[in-house]
Amino acid sequence: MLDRRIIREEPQKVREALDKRGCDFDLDALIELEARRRDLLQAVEAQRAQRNQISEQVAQTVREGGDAEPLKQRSIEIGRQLAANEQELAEVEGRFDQMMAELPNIPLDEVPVGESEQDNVVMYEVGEPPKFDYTPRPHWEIGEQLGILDFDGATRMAGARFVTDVGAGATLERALINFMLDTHTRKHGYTEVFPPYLANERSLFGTANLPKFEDDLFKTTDGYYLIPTAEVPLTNMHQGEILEGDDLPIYYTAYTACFRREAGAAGKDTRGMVRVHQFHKVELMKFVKPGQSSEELEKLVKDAEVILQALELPYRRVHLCTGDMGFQPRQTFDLEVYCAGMDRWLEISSCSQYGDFQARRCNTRYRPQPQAKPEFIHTMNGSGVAAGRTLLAILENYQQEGGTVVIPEVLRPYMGGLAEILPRSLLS
RNA sequence: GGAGAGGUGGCCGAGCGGCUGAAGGCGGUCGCCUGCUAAGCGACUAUGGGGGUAUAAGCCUCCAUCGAGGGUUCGAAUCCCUCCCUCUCCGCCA
Repeated sequence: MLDRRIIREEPQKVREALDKRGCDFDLDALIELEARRRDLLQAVEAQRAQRNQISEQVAQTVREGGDAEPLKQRSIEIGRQLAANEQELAEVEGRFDQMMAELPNIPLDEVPVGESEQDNVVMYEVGEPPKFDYTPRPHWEIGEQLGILDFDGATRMAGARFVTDVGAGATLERALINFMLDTHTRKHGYTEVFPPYLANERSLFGTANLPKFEDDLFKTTDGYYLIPTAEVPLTNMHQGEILEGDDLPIYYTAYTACFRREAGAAGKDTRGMVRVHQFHKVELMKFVKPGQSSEELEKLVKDAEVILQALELPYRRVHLCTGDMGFQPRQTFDLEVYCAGMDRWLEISSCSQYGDFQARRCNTRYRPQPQAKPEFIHTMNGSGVAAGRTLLAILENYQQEGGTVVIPEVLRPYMGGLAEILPRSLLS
């Protein structure tokens, strides 16, 4: 959510941002609503002031034993007009708030301007795609043959777009999660959090998943939402709080399952575990002072990169353009891992800074100095990284011609020393 | 699921129809006192929004806010209704 003042004071800034995003939004209607809101507010406040004054006179008259009846009648009359104005104000305000809630963030100046994915800027590549003497196979073939990914079983248990890790596959994903959490907590200074997987409406509003993206979410019959990412609980950790400047920056990391309906993705990535309704991810999240945002985001991206480097997975870093960026961020960097079997770059981490866009919605503030006025903090987050897609990338890049998969060195201690996943047939 | 208690400023806590945006305390800021520290004394110390004034800091003024929403009333922190949350006890349970 942007500061509503910007609508009145710098509408051209908003218009420019919307243009850059290629976003269809009726800014003029919003500006008009804002003006109407202010007019009504002034009228309502003047009438309230008048009524308050009369009420005081009533009290005084009654105390002195006089007849307050005429005053009361006037007050009732004012109240009638007031009620009409108040009703219209509430309507206007409601529509205004709704539009504000659906107004996207303003991209930073350094974000490349573009229309689509095609215009994203690849900043650099790290590592070499592995070479094979044969045509490398996709992860679903490898996983099923090794008996470590069970798509059919998951379909029976739940439905389409689910996957189940079995045996060494389950251990591998658990190892990845532990390795990532250990790295971020012990080496990068993050505090580990194990949050609820359900969140209330308010929290999803805070991260701006609601009201605009309700279709992407699973909702329970009790009105809870399944979290689409740990960003939701983590960003709301300090909802409504005023933090002390000395406590910032705060770094959190969390492993959670993530649930997404993938409503708009029919027919896309239907093979394998690229796009599933439940996946597992280690998230990085920071609360920082306004001036620290870009610098801290840079460190956060590097913290995520460390994981891919340690696993020796080839990846590249992409600066998302204005047209491909999400609704909430003002800047996003994606990390894409190369997957030999599918021969494609796959998003494995998305790191975004939001400025005060989310903090405003969550009402999370801090005091720059002990007695100073509270200001909105800045938030940012990124995957550090998605465990399911990392597993997939390991299967595709570490596959051997005989159908086995070598375990990256750093994971072996987490897998009881296992160095290679063999087919079940070879185990027995 | 059943029964009860409660949600008031940065924190604790009073208030239970008008003089209460809110006593008192803690914490904090400034000043006085003081060889230093402590103690003592005094002043100030909620948030959001509108309007005016000012180059700005600020100042003046109005409105709203005592968990949220609605109602009663000339007037609500205070009375009524609905909802949310917290706590205690009982039941159930990984």
